[in-house]
Amino acid sequence: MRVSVGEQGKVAKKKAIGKTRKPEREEVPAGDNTKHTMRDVARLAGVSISTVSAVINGTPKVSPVRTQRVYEAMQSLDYQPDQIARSLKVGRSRTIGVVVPDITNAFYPEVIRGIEEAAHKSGYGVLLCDSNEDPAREKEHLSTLFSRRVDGVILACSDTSAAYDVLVARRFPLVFVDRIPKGVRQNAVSTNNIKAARMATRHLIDLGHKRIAVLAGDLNFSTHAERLEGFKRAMHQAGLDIPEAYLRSGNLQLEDGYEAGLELLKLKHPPTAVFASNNKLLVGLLRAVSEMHVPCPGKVSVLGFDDHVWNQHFNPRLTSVAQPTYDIGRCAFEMLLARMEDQPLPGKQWSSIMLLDAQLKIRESTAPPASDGRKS
Amino acid sequence: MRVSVGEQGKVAKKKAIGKTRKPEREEVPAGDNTKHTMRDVARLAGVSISTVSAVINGTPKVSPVRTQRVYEAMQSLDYQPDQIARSLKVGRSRTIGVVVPDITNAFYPEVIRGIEEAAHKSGYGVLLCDSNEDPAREKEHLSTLFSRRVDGVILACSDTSAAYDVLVARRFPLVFVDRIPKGVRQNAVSTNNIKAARMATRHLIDLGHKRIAVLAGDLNFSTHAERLEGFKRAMHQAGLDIPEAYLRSGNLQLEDGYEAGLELLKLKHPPTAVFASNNKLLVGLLRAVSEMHVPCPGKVSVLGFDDHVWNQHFNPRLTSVAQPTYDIGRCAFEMLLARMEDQPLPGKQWSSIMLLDAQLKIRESTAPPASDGRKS
DNA sequence: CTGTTAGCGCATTCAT
DNA sequence: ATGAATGCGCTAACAG
Repeated sequence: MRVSVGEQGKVAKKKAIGKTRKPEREEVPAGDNTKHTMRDVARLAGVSISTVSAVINGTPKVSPVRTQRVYEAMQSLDYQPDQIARSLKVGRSRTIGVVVPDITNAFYPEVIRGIEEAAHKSGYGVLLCDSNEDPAREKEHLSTLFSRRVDGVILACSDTSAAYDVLVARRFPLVFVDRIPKGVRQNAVSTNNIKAARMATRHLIDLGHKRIAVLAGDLNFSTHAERLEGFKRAMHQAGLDIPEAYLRSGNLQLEDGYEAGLELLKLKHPPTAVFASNNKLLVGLLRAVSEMHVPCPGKVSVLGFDDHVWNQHFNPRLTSVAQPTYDIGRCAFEMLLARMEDQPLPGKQWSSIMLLDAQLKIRESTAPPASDGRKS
Repeated sequence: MRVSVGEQGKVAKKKAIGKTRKPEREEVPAGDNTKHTMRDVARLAGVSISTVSAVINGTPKVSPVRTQRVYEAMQSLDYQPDQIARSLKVGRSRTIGVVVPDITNAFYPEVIRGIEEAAHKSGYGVLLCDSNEDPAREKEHLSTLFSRRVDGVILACSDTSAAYDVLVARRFPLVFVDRIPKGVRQNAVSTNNIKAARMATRHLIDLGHKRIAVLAGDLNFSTHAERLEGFKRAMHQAGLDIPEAYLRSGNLQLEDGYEAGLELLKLKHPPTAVFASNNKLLVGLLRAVSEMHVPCPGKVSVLGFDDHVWNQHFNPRLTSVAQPTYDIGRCAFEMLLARMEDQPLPGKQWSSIMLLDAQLKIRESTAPPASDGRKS
């Protein structure tokens, strides 16, 4: 179809030279499974190639007649503009990269969902990368993303050591989600972890608890450090102190939560409530509680961070802090979009870290402490 | 900086067009925040542009000296090849599209993980799309993926009506995962649902159960239809029959599982075991069981499809069918890769549907029926 | 081996 | 309002 130049006469001048097509072309059936270009459309519509471009982009005004003809041609050829070529030309790919440490952690799919929906609404594609909690892999991903010429990146980093902005911030717009590297003071969106943890802890305190332990996670991550900070503030404000044995930090895997839980429960003065700083820790803790047959919330109240479907169907139903995961994703994309399109930043907030409020879902795993915990 | 070519005002000769290069650009300023092209590298290395291309692609042999020089130049300029340009030239983007119905459903992140890892290992990027269980959205995604010139697509469809292959199979290589549309007999990978369901059901039967109910889900989806089929076969083989009231199908949301569970448990002859065909149904069922204070597994055994972290920490720990999610993703990519690169198919298997075996994780939610359920 | 050159498909001045 | 021409950055013949 496309090789039959010369028919229309007008275009068949020197143009034939540019088209050094060899007649090796096997016969093509009806132009069905063929990929068509703007030229094909132009020819069929009897207009120039730039007119086609014009109607596609709506740029200059094109007469209704020709517009119509072009549309019909596109239709009949089932023409789809080649975004690759377009990207090369305009220098923007309308694609963003999203790199997360572990898509298997239920927290991330939800923020990805927020990103994805907002992105597609704005015509952006999402290139997904999983760093598997491995800084080296993350770096590699960042590099290939750059090579693929993404317009921007949303990153939930897997590395606690900084140097992020030095590394890539100037290569393309970058916004951090969830975990925010030290030193970063803008282009980031996360949960207001301090506030959330404080609220959660206060809930425990209001219930009458005085001996509250915390499974704090890895304090090298901003998220966990902040949650502990919020916890401490609430405790301090209530005049309660935190025995060293009640403060467990370090790693953040399920097993860590399990072991820490076991040790906590075996203390001569066990806590009457435990706050777990993320979902994995929480599950581990729950397992310890269940294994030691400690009634919950009867003997120990349990409160966790991250709220998933399971939490409300667990037995007992779990009180937990629900992060605004979807909104984190959405906001992150919007922040990135503003940078990518150089929009005037609508307010100071955009040039600083954006903190979203979490919600405390009070269910059955938290209750007033047993009598021995209530005295004083 | 690189646009300072306009010395000649007008292009003198057509012949000179290709030679618009001017050696005016000698000093390489801190080549830091600038994007460099192969030309910059070539100039710095003192070689031709195609030599640079050659060392990058390793295509023809380049003398070690020049190779070295090129590498140094690339290094010092921090040069990253522009994949967009490359894609346009070679006609392949080294990108695949992945569209899932709901990334929030824990099943998909795991298969995505399998896809992602295999893809990156082969140098492919993954464009993620979430159709939100909406056929229209899915279609739209397929269309933009085509426009973005992905080399292939892995699709977990959200539409039960067929016409998939007619629609897109010839536009680009396509592999189905999980849900397989009716009529598709190749380019698909999924769990061997019939076998898995049969095995699970047999486990219940072996335990001594005779009154087994099933929450079958939406039978328009191949996955659910097959699971029911497997269930039926096992029952039939054991000479057990399935009262109509024990077979619940239709929708597959959590609430459906909850309501069905309630009704089942309220029957004059309630089942002694229930098989839930997916994770949401299972959670709903569990909730009903817990709410009615029916001891599990004491009074009713529960077995589910899909195995997530939570399952093994639930109380009681859940017996469930673990699908080979990661492998499904990995295999799907490999199947797609074979098609994209036109590799000779290693065996008939590739040209048919690939079914992976699931694993039955026996835990605590299944046990022999109570005495009143054991008689005949 | 190495350099020159012609486009890939599209957006965009700049002439009409 | 419309069309011819130019090049985005790169690869692949084809020359030398």
